[in-house]
Amino acid sequence: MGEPSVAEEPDEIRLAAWRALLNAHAAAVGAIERDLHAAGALPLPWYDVLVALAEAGGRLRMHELAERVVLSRSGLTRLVDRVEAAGLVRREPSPGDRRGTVAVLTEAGAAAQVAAWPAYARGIAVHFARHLSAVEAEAVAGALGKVAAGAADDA
Amino acid sequence: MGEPSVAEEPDEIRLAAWRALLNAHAAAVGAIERDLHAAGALPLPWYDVLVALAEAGGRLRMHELAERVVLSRSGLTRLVDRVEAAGLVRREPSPGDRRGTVAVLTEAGAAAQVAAWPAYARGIAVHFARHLSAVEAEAVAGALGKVAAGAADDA
DNA sequence: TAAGATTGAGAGCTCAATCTTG
DNA sequence: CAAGATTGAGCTCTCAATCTTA
Repeated sequence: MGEPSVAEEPDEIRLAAWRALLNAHAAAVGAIERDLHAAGALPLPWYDVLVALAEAGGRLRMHELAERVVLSRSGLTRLVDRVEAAGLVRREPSPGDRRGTVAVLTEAGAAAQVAAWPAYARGIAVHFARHLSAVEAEAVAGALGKVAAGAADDA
Repeated sequence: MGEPSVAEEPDEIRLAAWRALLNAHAAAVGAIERDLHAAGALPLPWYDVLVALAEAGGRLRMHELAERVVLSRSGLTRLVDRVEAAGLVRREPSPGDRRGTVAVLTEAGAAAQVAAWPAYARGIAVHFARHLSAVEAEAVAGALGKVAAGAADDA
């Protein structure tokens, strides 16, 4: 016996949930990205950066942005490079800690975020939300929220 | 009015479900891939190919494999290139349709798939299944199953 | 010695074009 | 002309190493 261990192998229903997660994510994200690309809209990762900054009041240190955007630290550096080159974000030295950098949303960036939302919202509605009842949506949000929170722990 | 149209904008609870899906997927898949990489195991996409073939009885045409593996058609060509170079899969001309190619699981491939499962199962258990009750797992499987099926339709 | 961020190198993915066969 | 599969080019991601400051 020993530790409060985890079952080595997931049971059938949890395995079905795992497979459904992989399939639904691939199908929905893929379809939305194709739609956005075809419409010449901002790529999803760019939008993700802009929203995270907007929700944080317009400025965030790089490593905090990395957490919210769900990308690796090094991946974020380059993603912000591109978004910055497009003028939607600006980098500033972090006051008080000379190691740090803060990403700041520019006016153009805030405008781009607002302008991009409708197309993105439509994609979510068509490729995801449409298939869920309110009860199902609530169940998914609750259950997967715990998964995300749990994974953040062991990090 | 007109078409049986879809709401332009998802409501709050469905939007929360969407965000939870993105976060849970990124967290769980990322953690599992890091574990597998650290253990020197097969990458997830390779495993995905081997399982799909095993479940189909060992052989599948390229475009059928592409559907199950949840990767783009062109992405699959190269993925199979790599797995084939490792000797886990072999390509054969498709009998009856000279345009086609079938991917065939080799003995080494079948063995690799069996050997890889425990590590992968443990990752699913630790980073995903552990956080879900049986009821929650069933709800997630049902709801996201519909999303995946729906997206497959409009494709 | 650790934390914040960037960089270099290599691998993988996506789109669009191409080639072959139906 | 459509379907099956591959290829070429460009872009993005990841890991590991590096540099600077705490």
